[in-house]
Amino acid sequence: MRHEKVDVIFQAAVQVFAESGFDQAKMDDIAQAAGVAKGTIYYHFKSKEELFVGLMNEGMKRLIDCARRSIAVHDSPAEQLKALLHAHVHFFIQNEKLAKLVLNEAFGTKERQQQFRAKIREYLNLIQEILQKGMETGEFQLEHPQETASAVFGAASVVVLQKIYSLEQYGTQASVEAKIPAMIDSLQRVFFSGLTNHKT
Amino acid sequence: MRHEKVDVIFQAAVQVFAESGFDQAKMDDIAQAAGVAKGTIYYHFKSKEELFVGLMNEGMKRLIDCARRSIAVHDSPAEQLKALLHAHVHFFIQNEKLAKLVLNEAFGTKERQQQFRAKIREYLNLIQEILQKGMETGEFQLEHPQETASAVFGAASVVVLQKIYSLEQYGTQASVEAKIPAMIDSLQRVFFSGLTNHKT
Amino acid sequence: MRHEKVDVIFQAAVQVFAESGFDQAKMDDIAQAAGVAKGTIYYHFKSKEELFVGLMNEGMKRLIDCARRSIAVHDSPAEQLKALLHAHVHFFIQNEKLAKLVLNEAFGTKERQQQFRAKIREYLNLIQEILQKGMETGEFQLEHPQETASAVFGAASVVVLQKIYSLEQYGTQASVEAKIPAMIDSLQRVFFSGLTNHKT
Amino acid sequence: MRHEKVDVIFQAAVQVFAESGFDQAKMDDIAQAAGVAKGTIYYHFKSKEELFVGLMNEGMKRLIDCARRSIAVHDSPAEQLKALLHAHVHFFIQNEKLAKLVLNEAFGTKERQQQFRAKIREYLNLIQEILQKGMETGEFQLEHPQETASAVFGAASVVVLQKIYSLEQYGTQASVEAKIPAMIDSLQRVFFSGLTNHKT
DNA sequence: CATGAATGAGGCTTCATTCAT
DNA sequence: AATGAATGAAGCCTCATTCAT
Repeated sequence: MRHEKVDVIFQAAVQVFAESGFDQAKMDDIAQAAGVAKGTIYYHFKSKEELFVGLMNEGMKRLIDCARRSIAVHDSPAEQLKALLHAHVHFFIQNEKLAKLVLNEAFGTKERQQQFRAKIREYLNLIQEILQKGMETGEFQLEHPQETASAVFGAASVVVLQKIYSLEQYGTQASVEAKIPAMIDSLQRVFFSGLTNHKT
Repeated sequence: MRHEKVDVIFQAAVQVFAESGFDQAKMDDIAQAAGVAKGTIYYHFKSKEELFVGLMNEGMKRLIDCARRSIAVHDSPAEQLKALLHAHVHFFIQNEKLAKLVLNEAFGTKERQQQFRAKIREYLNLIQEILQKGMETGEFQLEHPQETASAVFGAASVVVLQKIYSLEQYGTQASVEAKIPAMIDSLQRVFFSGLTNHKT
Repeated sequence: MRHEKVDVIFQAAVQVFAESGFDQAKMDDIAQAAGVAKGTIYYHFKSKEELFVGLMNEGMKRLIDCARRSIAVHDSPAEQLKALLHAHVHFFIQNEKLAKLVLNEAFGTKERQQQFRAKIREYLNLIQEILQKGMETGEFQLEHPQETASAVFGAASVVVLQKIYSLEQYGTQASVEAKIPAMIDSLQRVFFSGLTNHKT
Repeated sequence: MRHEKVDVIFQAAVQVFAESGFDQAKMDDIAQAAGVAKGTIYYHFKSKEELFVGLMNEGMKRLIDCARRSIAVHDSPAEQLKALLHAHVHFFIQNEKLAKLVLNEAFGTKERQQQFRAKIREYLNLIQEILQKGMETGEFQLEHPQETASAVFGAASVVVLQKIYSLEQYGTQASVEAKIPAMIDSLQRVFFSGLTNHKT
């Protein structure tokens, strides 16, 4: 079992990194949030960078595991994609801080950001595999699985984040949870039926 | 010319901000890239923050104008959405630096980031209007135009950015331009037909 | 006749120097207050330092002239000291900004401050001469004219300044002018009768 | 010892602030004078301003305590005023740096300077109380205790400071200490007997 | 004479990291 | 294992001064 303090620090670090971004996040704040001395962080992590990378690896691993589990219980690619969208939305909402990190800290040129994107690519591959299997079985009609996987990931992520920030801004007490059905519905409609009216 | 230096600084700032992110970007680097003294930047902009905000306002304004123009030449919402996706992809590729800023610097809690999102919301509203008009004309089948607008924006943005970083990483000389058709095609397929095979 | 702009700049500079102190005073502020461009100041004065020195010379010259004039109309040293106290209080109130400069900017180790004190010493000498003449005529009873001159200057200056700042702080509309009699009376009583009750 | 460094920094700061004034004083110089790294100062004090305020609070507290002690051993207001003048001169000479700060940095409009004057007012109140008690007992003849308190403070402070700078300027090795009797005598004569010859 | 855009040296402050306890 | 005082490199910003117009 990992050392108890490591977890405490992890918890605190996600909070602080998500609130302030990597650069603005201060080791002091993380230490205070974790209730440990600053030195203690350096006893367990070589540097701020390493702490961040550890954090993000852990988080992305959990996202990918979560996605895998939700996929595993279905056979058809269509059902799997549906389940993945469902899982993605729920995970991003239950792990709001991590979700913010994904959009905030994954698209730069720094080493840690490239590592972040490497993890994201793992996740994208997962999506891509579903799409490709669907192409093979004839369930899906598409020609560019890689680009489409990005579209799925981008759409699902931005829908949730945009909603979170939207509610935060208006200071409404309305919980994001109440909006889950609308978000999932929108995403599933888009990716399954498209927007145009096929009945005509 | 009155604002000769201001433009030079703007150009340099986009480069540096996009390469390093707001926090890592050094005013020294921007000055050097612009070929002016550091003080000159402060003669024209009150602070790093203001320079950034001016930059992103200008950039988002251009994106929104570009989108508006591409929409204006079409009547049906379906054609307009198609044109918007097309314009978005082209704009993000031609303004790669700004595109990176959107995903890097727009989703935090800082004041400047909220201003950034306010501008993005303007753009989202543009998309949402198209969707709503389509709902009224019966061309579009959807229930949550706001969420769906986020999905459109997220999908289109991430598809392009992911492609850009992907090519950068492998150091291939393959130009992003060559991938434009695949990206646009993927997006249009998703949002128009959806992924599932309706022929069945 | 001196150039018109020089006076305008002088006026503005006293204000700004008095409000902010030499170091915090910005040439920009002086220029704006004077309604001229910054370059114009440098056309007339070699540097901030020189502007300050010119200013203070001019101001101290006026104080000394004012004191001399008030002394000239009296013959006895006692009457002269009385007149000088009177003149000092009035001058400090009518030239509040200069008065502030005296206490703010005259007691440091910088070159300009030593020049300032040299001017003040001129003024102190004037006081000292009165005291010495009084010693000779037997009107005054004192042994250390130099130290006593400092006491006169210090008492008179601080009484006025302390009053000015006192009224400023409480934001009262009460004019300093209304307090002139009390201030002059206090000073004259101290230096003429002392505080102890001689009637006993 | 817990606050070892804080004291060292305090000592160094008084020196540097007194020599250069608040604005010209460089944190680098204070750090060097204290023999600590610049960061160490900021570990203990939030800013240059706070360091200064802490310093002057401490200094004025010591001056006021010193005055109180010298007063406490006497009963009659006259004896008390005499003792206070004596104590003031000695304190200003033994704490020359602080004395310079009083005249250099207490009479501006900045927040820190107003705090400084608030402390000075505490001291002035002490003087004023003596004067008022003397008025009640009939020992003192005066009508404006507040203005007179300013006169006492101003006279005593300027007498000492003027002497210090005077000796510094002529580079004489003559110690200020040798002039103490002359200064105290002048002040006591002024405030007790006044300057005019009452024998006539 | 007057202007004001441009400069760049210099200062305050921050904060990741270290290390003696 | 844990602490937190100390460090110093690095960055943002200010502003007196210059100079081409």
